[in-house]
Amino acid sequence: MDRKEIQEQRIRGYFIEATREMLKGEGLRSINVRAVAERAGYSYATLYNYFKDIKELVFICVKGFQDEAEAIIAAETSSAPRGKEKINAIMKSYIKYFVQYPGIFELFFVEKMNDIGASQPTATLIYTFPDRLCANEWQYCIANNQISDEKAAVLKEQLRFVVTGMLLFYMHRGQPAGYKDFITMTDAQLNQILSF
Amino acid sequence: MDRKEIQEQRIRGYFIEATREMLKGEGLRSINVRAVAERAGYSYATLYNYFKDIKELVFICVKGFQDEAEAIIAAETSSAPRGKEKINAIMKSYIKYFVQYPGIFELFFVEKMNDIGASQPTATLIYTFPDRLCANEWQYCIANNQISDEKAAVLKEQLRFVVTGMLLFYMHRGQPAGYKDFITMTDAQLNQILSF
DNA sequence: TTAATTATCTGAACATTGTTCATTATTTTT
DNA sequence: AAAAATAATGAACAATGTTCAGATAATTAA
Repeated sequence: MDRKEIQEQRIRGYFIEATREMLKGEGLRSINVRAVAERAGYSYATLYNYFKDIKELVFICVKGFQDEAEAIIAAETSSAPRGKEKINAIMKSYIKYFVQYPGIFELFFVEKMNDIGASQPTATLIYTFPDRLCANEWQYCIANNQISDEKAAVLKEQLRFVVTGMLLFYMHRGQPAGYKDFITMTDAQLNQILSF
Repeated sequence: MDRKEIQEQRIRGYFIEATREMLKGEGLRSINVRAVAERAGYSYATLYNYFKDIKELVFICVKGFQDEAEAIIAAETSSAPRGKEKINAIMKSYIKYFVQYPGIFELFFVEKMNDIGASQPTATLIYTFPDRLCANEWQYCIANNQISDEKAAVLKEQLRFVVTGMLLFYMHRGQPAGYKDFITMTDAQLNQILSF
């Protein structure tokens, strides 16, 4: 029946929304079956009628967060001039999003895939996220002969690794210690990579 | 009494050795109080007579692994020509070590500091590890006017971030999927960074 | 409308892991 | 050998994930 479908989706939505809020607020560590169910207004056991396990529920949020991040970044960088400058702006906005929501960063990059029940396609989705965000601008640079195809490929990867590495050290190891130092560093790194 | 000290250290050693073996073998996920104590030949409760908690025990291993990695890397790269080439060799050896022991990589870079009871000095120790390994060679390049002080500082950081980022994606997200592709990528990235 | 059927929800219960503590076993001292 | 100190241990509790039989609610059939 169709009605059944709708109602079921609705309840799944309550659990997903509860998980989203908790991930955004207190991060992955705060997630547990009882807390999520409580916030959704159900017993912990009910969760298992709608999701295979808690990992599935958590991972469903990844796609949603990615869409959200993409929208925010697009809005924030719409007026940046095309090419290098826009890549720079996009990556800064990208960094900002994850600094704002450390729980989402963990979920995307740190948490073991096994633990959140994600599959290879999802891993690829995450892996290529910065590339996709900047794809048009790299194309633009290549079309304008600012850089070769091959070099762009290497720099694209470099950007991905440097940004993820910086975020990882900042959020997990408290290095550098202050936000200002962190921003200074990201500036230096982005400029270095985009100085072709 | 002195004898007490020695005996106590000996027993601490048994627990530490058990933890080391498990970290190297099955990684952080396999570590739990009962398993470590079992392997050390004691009851789980005995562990608490020698260590504050399981985190302390795990973290004691970090310094040991760092010393071990440093020795292996030094041995493997002793014949590399000084400067860029040696930096390249050191970083490859560094990558190799962590690929061989994914549990140690996790411990160093991924696991939340809170979870392993480490303090800021330890974080810095880990953070600056690649820098320390390559310090002499960067000095060499600067002394020979191959690169400026300021640029070297940026590239040092870049190296650290790129290498950590690559390892993180490879080990946690299975990207790239094969070891050969991974090595090709590290080559391209190292060459790009060291092409000054 | 009411009884029967179906779908949904739930607490009890079990497993795993970290931790504490009173008791037991061992070693050292007298 | 007895007393005192030290070390080792299992019982027990807390937090968390998960399963399942039964309670509750909604839907359908009479």
